[in-house]
Amino acid sequence: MEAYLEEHLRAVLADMGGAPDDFAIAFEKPNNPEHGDLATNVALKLARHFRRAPRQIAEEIAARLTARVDPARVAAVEVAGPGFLNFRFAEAYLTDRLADLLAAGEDYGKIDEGRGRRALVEFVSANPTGPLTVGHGRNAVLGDTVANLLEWTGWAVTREYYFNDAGRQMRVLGESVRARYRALVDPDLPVKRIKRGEDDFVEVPESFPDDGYLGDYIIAIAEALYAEHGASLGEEDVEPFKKAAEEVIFADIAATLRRLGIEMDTFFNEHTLYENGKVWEVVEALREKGYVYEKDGAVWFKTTELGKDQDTVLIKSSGEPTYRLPDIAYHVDKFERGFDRMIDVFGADHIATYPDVLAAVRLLGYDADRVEVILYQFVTLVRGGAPVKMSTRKATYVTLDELMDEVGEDVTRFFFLMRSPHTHLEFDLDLAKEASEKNPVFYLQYAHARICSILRKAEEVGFTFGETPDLTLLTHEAETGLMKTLFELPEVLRRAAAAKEPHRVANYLREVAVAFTQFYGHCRIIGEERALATARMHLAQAARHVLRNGLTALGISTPERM
RNA sequence: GCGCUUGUAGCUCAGUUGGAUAGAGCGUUGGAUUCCGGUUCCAAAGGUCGGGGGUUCGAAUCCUCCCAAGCGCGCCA
Repeated sequence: MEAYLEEHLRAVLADMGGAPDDFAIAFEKPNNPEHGDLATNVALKLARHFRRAPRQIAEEIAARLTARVDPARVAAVEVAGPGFLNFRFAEAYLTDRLADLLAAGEDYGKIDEGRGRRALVEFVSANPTGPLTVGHGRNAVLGDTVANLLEWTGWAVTREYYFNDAGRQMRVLGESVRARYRALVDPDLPVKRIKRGEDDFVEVPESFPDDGYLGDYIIAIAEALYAEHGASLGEEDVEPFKKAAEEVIFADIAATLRRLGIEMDTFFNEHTLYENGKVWEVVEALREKGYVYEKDGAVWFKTTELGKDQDTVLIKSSGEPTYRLPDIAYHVDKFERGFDRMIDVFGADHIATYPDVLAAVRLLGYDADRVEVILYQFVTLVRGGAPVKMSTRKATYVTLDELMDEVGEDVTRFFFLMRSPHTHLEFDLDLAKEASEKNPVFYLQYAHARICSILRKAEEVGFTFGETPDLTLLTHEAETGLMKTLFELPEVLRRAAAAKEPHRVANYLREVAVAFTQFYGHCRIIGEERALATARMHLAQAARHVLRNGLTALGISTPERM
C-alpha cells in the first residue's frame, strides 16, 4: 500500500512542478484512528520548496490524488491539522489482505529481505567455569531471538559460542577441583577459611586456590572423579581435573541452553587460533601497518592513534597474549568465513574492548561495519527488595536453571525480551515468582489458547474451515481494528530484526492480544448465522497465526490449552 | 578526570524517520458480566518527558551545557 501511494504521490508532485530530487516520502501509522490508516507529512516538508502554505499544498495534492487512486483500495484522502494527508483504506483492501494472511498461515510475517545472505550471531560465549547465571540469561535469550528474527527476515543464520579453555580462569578451576578431590582422598587434610562476603566465610581445603571457585558443583565433580578413580589420580597434574570439570560444566551449559530452546550450530575454541597461527598473523599484519611496537618486553597496539588515551597490550612480557589479540584474530576468522553480517552480543562491561577489535579489523582491510554489537545493560537481581551481588567464582549467584525452575522457561525468555537491551533490567525474583499468574506472557498465551478453544467449539457445532468465507461481512469496528493490527506483523518483525530489538515484537503482541479481546468482547461466533460465523472464525484463525508466529519468533511456546 | 548507556505516570517500562491530544502493564479508585475460557473487560485519577539553552512550521526524539544513576577506563577475561 505504501509503495502504491508513493508511486501516485510522486506522479502528483511531478504534475505540481516537481519535488527536490532527493525528496523522501515517509508514511506513518497515525496514533489516533480519526487520522485514518496512514498519514504523510509531505505537504509540510514541501512548504518551503513550493513557497506556499502547507495546508494549501495538501489540499491540492489531495484533490489530484483522489482523482488518480483506485477507490477499491483507497477510500479517502483527507487533509488535517497543519497539513497532514491522511489516507483511509477501502474495506475491500482489508479483506484482500486478510485472505493473504490466511493463505500464508504459519509463514505470515516472513520476508526475504536477507535472502541469499549469511549472518553469524555469536552469543553466550561464557567460559566453562560454572553454570550459566541470570546474567548470561539475558545474553543467551537476546542472541537466540535476534537470530530467530534474522531467520524470519530471510537470513541464513549461524549461532556460535566462543570459548577459551586454556587460560588462567580454567587453571584455577582445575586447581579448585583438585583441592576438593584431595580432601575426599584424605579427609584429615588441613582446612582454611575463605571470605566470601560480609561475615560470610567458607571452609575449604588448604590447597584450594584463594581465588578458587566455591560452588557446590566443584565438589560434585570431585566426588564423581573420586567415585570413578578412587585415589588413583596423579595429584600433581592439574590437567585431568580441569578436563573433567570442563566436560561436566559444558554438558550442564548445553542442557541449560537446550531447556531455553537454544541450539548452537558451532562452538569455537579460541585455541584453534593459536594452532593455525592466526593470532601471530594478526600481530604481523598490524606491525606492517605500523600500529604495533614493543616496549618493556610486551607488544603494544597503538590505540592512541585511534583516539584512545592509552595504548593497549597485545602480548604480555611473559609471551602470553591478552584476550584482545585472539578476539581480533577471531573476528578476522569470521570475515574469512564469508559472513555478510556478524553480530556480537555482550554485556556493558565489555564496552571498552570492542572498539579496539573493530579498529584492528578495519586496519587489516575488512569492512568493520559488518560487525554489529548488541550491548545490553546488566541485570540487577533483586531478592527481598535488596540487590544480590553475583560472582561465578564466589558462587553467590542464581543460576539460569534455578530461575527457570521458579518462573518457567517461557516467562524467563519473555522477561529478558520485553525490554530494550540497553536499559538496565531490574529482575525482582520475588516478584517474578509471585506475579507469574499475571505475567504478560501468560496473557498472550492465554489469548492464543482461547482462540484455539473457540475454534474447537465452533467446529463442534458444525462450522468449518472448508467453506470459503465471505470476508466482506467483517465490518464491525472491532473486526477492522483487529485486522489492521494483525497486518502489522511483517513490518514489526522487519523493524525488530533491523534494530536487533526483540522487545518491539513483545510489545506488539500485547496489542494484538488486546485487539483480539476487544473483538472477542463484541463479536460472537457461535450463535451467529452461518456466513458471518464462518467469516469470524477465519478472522480468529488469522489472529491465532499472528500470535503464534510472533511468539514462535520470540522462542515462546503457544499451548492450545492452558 | 575520560568514555559508553540510562533518566518519560506511585512502580516497571514503550514511544519507529522529528509530527497531530506523550502511551501500556502493575498498583489505586469505581464499574460490568445469565455469555465462544473470570488467567476477562470498561472507565477514572495519575506527567515540569531529569534541568537550562538552541535548531524549526513542529522536539520526549536532533545539537549544546548542567545534574543524577549504572558500567568501563589492568601486561584480568
